[in-house]
Amino acid sequence: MLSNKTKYALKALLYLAQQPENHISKTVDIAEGASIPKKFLEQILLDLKRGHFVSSKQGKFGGYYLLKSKNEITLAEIHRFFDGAIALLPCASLNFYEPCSDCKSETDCLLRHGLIAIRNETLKAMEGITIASLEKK
Amino acid sequence: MLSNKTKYALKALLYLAQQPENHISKTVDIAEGASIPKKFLEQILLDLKRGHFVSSKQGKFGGYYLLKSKNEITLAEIHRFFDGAIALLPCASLNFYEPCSDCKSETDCLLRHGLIAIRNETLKAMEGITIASLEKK
DNA sequence: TTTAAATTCTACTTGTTTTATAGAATTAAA
DNA sequence: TTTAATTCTATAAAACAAGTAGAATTTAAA
Repeated sequence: MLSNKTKYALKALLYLAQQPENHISKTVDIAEGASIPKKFLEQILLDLKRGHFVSSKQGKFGGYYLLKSKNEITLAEIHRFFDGAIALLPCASLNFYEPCSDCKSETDCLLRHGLIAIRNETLKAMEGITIASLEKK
Repeated sequence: MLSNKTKYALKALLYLAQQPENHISKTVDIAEGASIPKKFLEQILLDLKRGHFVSSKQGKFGGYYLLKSKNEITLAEIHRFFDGAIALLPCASLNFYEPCSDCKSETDCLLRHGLIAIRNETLKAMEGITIASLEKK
């Protein structure tokens, strides 16, 4: 399951994607437009900025705007950025690999192979979904 | 990601599946054989019993054994039983549906359609994996 | 230079979930 | 009656999620 943080991030990115070209959105407008608690959204936008998904202009008449193209921001990326691994266990993860502490032998692990298969399927699906593709539906 | 509880449940089921026909396994043997903390495993086995995945014999020489066929226990089922929804948000879930409290209109929600697509793919993959299929690899 | 309005930063709080552990009660075989 | 197993109920510690608070900084414009 997605955390609220990830859900809000996606909603905020969708909101930004739907603004006119070169428009700068104030946090309060995103919060109201996408129904996100404002102070929580502040943190999320800062995270998205550190992740180079959005950029901001400070001071009066400042706000946020998309930095990456909405065609290039995938659900897989946002999930990994906020919620971490897409795989069901760290030992089956590409980007967040960690061995299980209770695993006697990873190569003999009966669970891991199945989980890798699932990760492959889920990842393929999640990489196919972008902010732009969500917008068109 | 799977909780430890779900991971341990799967390991315990795999352990039981690999025992000879009609064999009864003591909790302590499952715990040692599958590297699961014994007291935690007790709870998990009770849960699995309540879910009719395993059954038990009480008293001396008692223990646990598979109730459902290992061909019929899927990863999807175990995930739902312990960790709940397979979908990324409750609004995209079949078995754990709930509307989002912050959603203005579910039919207009841009996020939901994409998440349903992902749930469908993940679910298909998870229903294809059984305890028996894990064993053979 | 001052003011207004925005982002940014740091810390804190609160509640929930996870991951167990402890110990007594119950059950059944020998 | 003893032994060895499951079963039940309660508790606890740690991590994580989901925000909240408030001050500092930045920028535009009057």
